[in-house]
Amino acid sequence: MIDGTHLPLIGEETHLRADAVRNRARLLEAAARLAAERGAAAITMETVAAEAGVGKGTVSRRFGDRNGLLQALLDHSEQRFQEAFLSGPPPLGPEADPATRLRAFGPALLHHERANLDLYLAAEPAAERRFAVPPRRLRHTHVAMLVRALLPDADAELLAHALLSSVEVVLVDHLVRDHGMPLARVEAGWHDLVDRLLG
Amino acid sequence: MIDGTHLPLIGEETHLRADAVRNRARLLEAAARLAAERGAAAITMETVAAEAGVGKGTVSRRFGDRNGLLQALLDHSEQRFQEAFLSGPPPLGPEADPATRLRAFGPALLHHERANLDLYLAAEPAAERRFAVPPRRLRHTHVAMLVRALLPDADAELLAHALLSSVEVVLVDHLVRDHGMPLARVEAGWHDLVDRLLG
DNA sequence: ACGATAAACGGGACGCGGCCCGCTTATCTT
DNA sequence: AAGATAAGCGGGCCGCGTCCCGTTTATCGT
Repeated sequence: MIDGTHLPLIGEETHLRADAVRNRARLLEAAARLAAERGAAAITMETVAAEAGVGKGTVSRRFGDRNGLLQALLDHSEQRFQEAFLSGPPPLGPEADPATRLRAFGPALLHHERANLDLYLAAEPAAERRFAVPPRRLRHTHVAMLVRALLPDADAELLAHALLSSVEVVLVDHLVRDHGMPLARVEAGWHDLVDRLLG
Repeated sequence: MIDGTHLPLIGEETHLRADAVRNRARLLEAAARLAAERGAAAITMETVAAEAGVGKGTVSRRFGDRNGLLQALLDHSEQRFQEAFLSGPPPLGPEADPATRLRAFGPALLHHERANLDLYLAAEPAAERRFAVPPRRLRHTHVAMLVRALLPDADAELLAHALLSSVEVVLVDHLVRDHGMPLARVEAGWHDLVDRLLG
């Protein structure tokens, strides 16, 4: 539970050989150095391997792919955040009432994300444009217009983003494919969400 | 407004030369054929170019990158969906009241997305794992637990996804970076969303 | 009609990510 | 201690996306 093994990541096998753990540490150190000096975008399989003095194959085997490496890098910060909301002090931790914890969780997550922003963004290349694309903008404008008409005192822009995010393609596909959730339940979820917001 | 020019996509210049428009059409046709026969994943710059009988450079210049090509492919279906909620019949179109339109919008978007699922997924490689990663699962479990305690009759799983999606890294970064939105407003948006849901 | 000009074309070059296989080396057993 | 065994290692290989530049060709003014 001390070093990055609190939850099994992909490719995190147990019983690593001594040279393997040594190389793993070297790779993480090299990647962190690269991220600090030249930004997380500078983290490439080849560069990290060279910086750590090992072969590319070693990176691939240990972390699976570039994403696995980035997630391993995020692990320390992630773990602290997890402890904060799982067993930390109020308002995040279990001593506060659920409503307080839920209210506090969002900002806490936001700050955690911004503290590791470049790493998160490096893990999702080409995600920058996801929202800038015309169809997306149009949908958002439309939903925001409806929200504005229905809830004049709400932050329609944000609420529209929240609504649209809840039926995001990748999310819904994950629910349907990986969890066997019927599409009808997702539709019902949308109706439920809208109805609760409209009071 | 007739063919793919209803909204300016990246690289959609006006006054294309005759051979350029011809090659553009050939490329889209080739890409559609490839997607139909071998799945959207088979759409590679090289293959599409070869199938259309042009050079790779032509694809790159016309559509910018692979994503641009995929979005151009989505354009037809996208346009029909847009017309449906902008000027179509109720409950989506402007003749219905806002609440009805908003309720209907989600399922409509869901069906549009599923009709073009492979294209959407091809545009976001490695997005499959976004939700399968341990930290994500843990956050979701936590939020769902809180939601379940606060709203026993709600679909806590879905509501938790909706809440988490509203503070997604990429979304927030887009708001902050591209729209200059202060982080404090995003935090206030979370509180507002939670409060509205809790009634 | 024809020449000037800019737009478009082709495909090679480059860098990166992921994979694989022949060699090396830590570990375990007796 | 030494050999057997499997885990680990290295770096070459391939496919893909993107960029670039020398060449071709449509377009437009005269």
